[in-house]
Amino acid sequence: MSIKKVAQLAGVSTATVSRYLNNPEQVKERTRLKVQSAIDETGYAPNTLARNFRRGRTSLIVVVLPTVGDPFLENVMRGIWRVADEQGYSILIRDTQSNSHEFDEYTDMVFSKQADGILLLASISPFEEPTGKPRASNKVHPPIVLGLESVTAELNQFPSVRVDNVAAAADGTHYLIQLGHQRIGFIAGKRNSLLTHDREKGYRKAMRKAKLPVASGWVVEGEQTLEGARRATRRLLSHKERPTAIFCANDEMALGAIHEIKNAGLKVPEDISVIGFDDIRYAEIMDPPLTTIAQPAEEIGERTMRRLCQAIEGSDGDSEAEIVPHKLIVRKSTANAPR
Amino acid sequence: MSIKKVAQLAGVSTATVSRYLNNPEQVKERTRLKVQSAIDETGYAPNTLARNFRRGRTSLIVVVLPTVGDPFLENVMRGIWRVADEQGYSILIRDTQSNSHEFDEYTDMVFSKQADGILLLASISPFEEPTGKPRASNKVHPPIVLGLESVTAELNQFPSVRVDNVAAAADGTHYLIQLGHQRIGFIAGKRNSLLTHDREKGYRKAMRKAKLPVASGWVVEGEQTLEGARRATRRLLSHKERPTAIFCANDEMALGAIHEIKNAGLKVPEDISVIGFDDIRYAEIMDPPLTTIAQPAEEIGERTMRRLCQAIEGSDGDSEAEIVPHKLIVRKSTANAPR
DNA sequence: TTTGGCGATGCAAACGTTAACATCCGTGCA
DNA sequence: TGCACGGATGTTAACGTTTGCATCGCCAAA
Repeated sequence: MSIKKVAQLAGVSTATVSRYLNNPEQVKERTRLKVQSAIDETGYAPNTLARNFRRGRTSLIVVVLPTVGDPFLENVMRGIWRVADEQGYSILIRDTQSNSHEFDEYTDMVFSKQADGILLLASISPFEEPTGKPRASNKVHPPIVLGLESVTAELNQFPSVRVDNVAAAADGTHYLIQLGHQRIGFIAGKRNSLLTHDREKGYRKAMRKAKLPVASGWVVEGEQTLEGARRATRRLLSHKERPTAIFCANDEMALGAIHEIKNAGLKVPEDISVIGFDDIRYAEIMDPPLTTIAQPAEEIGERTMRRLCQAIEGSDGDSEAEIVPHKLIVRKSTANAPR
Repeated sequence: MSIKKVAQLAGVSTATVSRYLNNPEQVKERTRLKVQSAIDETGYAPNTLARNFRRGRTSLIVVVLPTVGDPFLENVMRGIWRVADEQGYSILIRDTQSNSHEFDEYTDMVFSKQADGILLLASISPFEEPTGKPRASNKVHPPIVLGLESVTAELNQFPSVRVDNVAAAADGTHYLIQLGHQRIGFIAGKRNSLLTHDREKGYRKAMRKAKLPVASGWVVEGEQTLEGARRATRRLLSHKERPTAIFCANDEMALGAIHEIKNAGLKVPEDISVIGFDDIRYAEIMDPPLTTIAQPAEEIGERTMRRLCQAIEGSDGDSEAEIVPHKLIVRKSTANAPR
């Protein structure tokens, strides 16, 4: 049952069994055999709980994300897992259900030793400054790495890995403008998401640069779901100056938008061009295949996880944001503006 | 830092602090205040590792699934999470990357106290019987509940929650037959998945009952991905007796199939009807919207988790399989057979 | 033969918490 | 006034592992 029984049975001390388990090369061949057979006989399995307790680490990483089942995040997770396996961490997934939670809610998981580090792939509640209790000033910064999301001033002390959302969205918008579109709408996510906020910023920037107006009502906020995008699209379609192109803050919403446009009896891209963001796997099997901006999802996952490992080991490297490249993928959901 | 410091600062014993933390009602108002202010002052956070170790439980549940990012599993997870939160469990996700692993690999996580229980939503490697080491005969059955997947004889000692895959697939096939289809193909998942195996069984059963032949080459095995389904569909389309309808073992593959059929210049459902399984959220925004068989995903998640909690608490209820109802959702990807 | 050194192993403390048991004190009742 | 009872709190062992230090024995060099 416990290491003691094994030790007793093998006629050695608990220390030796422990060493056999963790540093086999430290124990002599003859002893190794004895210990192993005692282990076999008892069916002993080391108590991870006790081990972790003793070592003061959990070997657990919390990954905070808006929702599992997001086809884009699946790819990010793949990268995370690769590194986690390699480094001996297990992954605890925390689904925020697209709500933004308090930052402390997650950091506490580290302070209370529920996890060794945090990978934040979701947006968090904005700090409300004048809170009653002091913001845990007596605690050091826990190991946290931010991925995907853009970052508020409060958080930029942590390492982060992401694409340049502003530039990427500007690229996408610019592409639409090149196609001759002048009335371009934007479907944003909820306001609390910095990520979609940055993409909106990029969209506005490109419009401004091209000296195109952004009519009020062209930027609509939707929940980041198919249904949310459909509602948003309906609003856009009934606008008195209906856009000829729609930029969606992510592919999920783009799929919803296309569906709704077709439902309204319009054609994509002949009547309205649609462009998404993320390049999820469903993008290319859509009808029409979705033009979108790809992020190197797996790479982002891998890099965030690597930096987290560094942060945990205390090798507090630079906390500069790592920017990875995005890429416009042109498919069939965009075309020249109708005349 | 530790409970001792807090106790010292508050002028009470560690036991009192512990009681305050776990059963506040046991400690007098006056003491409570003292303790709380000591906690505030020190910024103390209970060490979960130590607590779990002492209590002998991890408060962790492993959910084993083929892949995160599966839109269907997302709904199942939602149900799981609801119960987990309610019962104070955290969820450790284990992604098998669609490989089937050894059963022991998971049960060991319980024996080594990495988790309190296991929710198995993926298929596992078939037992190879004559293994060298005795199959842990000295260990009791760990708390495991099976969800979604059909179950081998070796595993039916564990509780499980699922739809009747055979009957459901038979229903779907029957519906196609009713529409006048006689040549019906079936795209299965990999052979190691019992789930798709059962669905195939249901398909064959319905065909047999209708006295329709299943030509060799009408049942094709694909990886359970869009690309896998596309390959499988190509094989089906080039069959000398091309099916007029295709039953896909899940929606993901059905989406791939529809895409490939359209690529080949054929129309869904005019030339070929397609039916899926699961009713993922993308099913209804497909073009055409996908006819499919819905499973009560969230309910399945909730029920599996509840049974797991029971199993952990040792109230070893009946280990009968719970069968939840499926439902045929008719959309536009199916139509009368072409004449 | 003695001695120094080293590899292998044993001993025992420590990690932070909980909980069984002991103790203390006040209150109500006989 | 004494006693019993119960609520509040204290004392302490225990959970299973790791690890610093001590010990033991063996071999090589002097």
